[in-house]
Amino acid sequence: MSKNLTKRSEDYSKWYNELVVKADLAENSAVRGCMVIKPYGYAIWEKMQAELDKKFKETGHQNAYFPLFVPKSLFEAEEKNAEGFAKECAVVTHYRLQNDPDREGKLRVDPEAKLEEELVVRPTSEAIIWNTYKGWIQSYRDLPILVNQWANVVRWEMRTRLFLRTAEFLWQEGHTAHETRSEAIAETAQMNDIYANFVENFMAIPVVRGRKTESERFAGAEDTYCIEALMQDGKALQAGTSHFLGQNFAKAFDVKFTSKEGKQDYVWATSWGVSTRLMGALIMTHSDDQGLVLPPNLAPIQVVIVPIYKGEEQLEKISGVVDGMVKELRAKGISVKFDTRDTHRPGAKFAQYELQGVPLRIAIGQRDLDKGTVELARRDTLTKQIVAKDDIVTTVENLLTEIQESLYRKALDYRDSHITPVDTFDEFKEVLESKGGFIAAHWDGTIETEQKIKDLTKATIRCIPFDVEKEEGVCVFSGKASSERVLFAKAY
RNA sequence: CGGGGUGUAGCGUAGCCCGGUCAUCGCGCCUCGUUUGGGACGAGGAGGUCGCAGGUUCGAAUCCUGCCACCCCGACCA
Repeated sequence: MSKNLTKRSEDYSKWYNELVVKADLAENSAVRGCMVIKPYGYAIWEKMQAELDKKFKETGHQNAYFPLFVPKSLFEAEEKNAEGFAKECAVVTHYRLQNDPDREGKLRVDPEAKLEEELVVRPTSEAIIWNTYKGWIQSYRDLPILVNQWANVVRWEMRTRLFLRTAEFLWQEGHTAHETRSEAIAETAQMNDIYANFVENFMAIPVVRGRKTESERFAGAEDTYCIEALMQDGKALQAGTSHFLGQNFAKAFDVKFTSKEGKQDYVWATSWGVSTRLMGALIMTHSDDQGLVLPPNLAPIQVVIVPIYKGEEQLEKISGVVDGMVKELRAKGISVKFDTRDTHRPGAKFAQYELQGVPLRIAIGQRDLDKGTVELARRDTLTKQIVAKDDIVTTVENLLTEIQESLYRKALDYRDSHITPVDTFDEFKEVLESKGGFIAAHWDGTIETEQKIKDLTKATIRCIPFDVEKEEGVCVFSGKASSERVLFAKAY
């Protein structure tokens, strides 16, 4: 395992790969860059799902499911309106296999089984969903439609990166239809806030809330709100987006409704999503050289108990004490694992649970039995303390809360100390190279300037923060007037 | 799709330049024993189409040709 957890996602994934996610497909397969989410990793995803899903429901949304396959023609309608979306998709052209007459024991695609119309494996579901909504919406009484889908999508990216840009990934995509422009904008903002609160409070990852520039926007969106996080290596990661789609999709798919006044109008739309990419953010924000560090809210195992014993008899005595402890902790809703395996020694277990990022570890042996204590170690600080057995439940509860807060504070301190205001382009390049992080700079608001800066430095405008204060200045590149600073960074 | 690199056991690797007891070492795995408060130790053992296909040669992991895959950089990224 890497002893020096370095600064790039490849290095994080290289060893984390062993633990949670592994890209592992058949030899000679054309499919690359997919991931296998192991049970431990999936448990983290499930926790994220559960929390987000709760928030969606609380704000009146419902879940639904739409088909994986989308007839190619449905994309054509969309393309007319929102030109320039990526066309890297998996496409189904045939529907049957047969034994290969030329090669014993091999299969081939039946050349007779060609589809009339190709099916696109969804890279996102706008096309199929809006085509469906068309049939659901006639009147203002049918609005709003507030639907979310948990699904997998496939994008045939030329280059994949574990966690951050896999060929297939899991996500949720919300697609809503509204009567008015302002209602849709409010929805867009609401969902962006839900994401921000979730990522900050549950994942302990601070984010900047803002909007994207025109060139970074979702094709077909009128406005894209986003949350941007900063990784330990100084690169930015888009953690979630919420789009105000205006009437673009309604026009592309001809989704009209009759208003109270009896007039025909196109619906106003939003879409919003977060994906398993968030797990990449989790790793790259909190991990250290010993492995993962999980915030207690997301840890599949919050407390692990490791017995230290010689012989069955000692283990039984320890179990006698631990069983009660486990019951009490579980009664408080804390997830506990008592690792009684005799195939691994305590040291190996300590290392394993550190690698897995378990927030708290309790060790208990003969010494503790004699004194009525346990040894309690926290993952984030790697510190240990001796605690009286009777105080353990309270101590654990308090520590879990504290670790959650402490992880957030630490990440926030790092993030805030890596937002650097600059006023000249030389300084811009200097900070970008030596320090990284976000650069707060004035920008003249043109696509041309943004593009030139990107060409010269690889830095892009991550977002125009909502909470930025108005400040007269001049563009760091063109010298033209600007009224607020935007955040530049190199991004994943 | 351009530029560079790599492919040897589950993982990481040596060997390739100069063809011939070279298939090396570590981790992991299995058995037995001793161990158990930070990744145990000893002894024994299993495991390999050297990416694939051709070619050169008495002989190929090693040289040649073609193919495939992966990694990095770029392009790309709803």
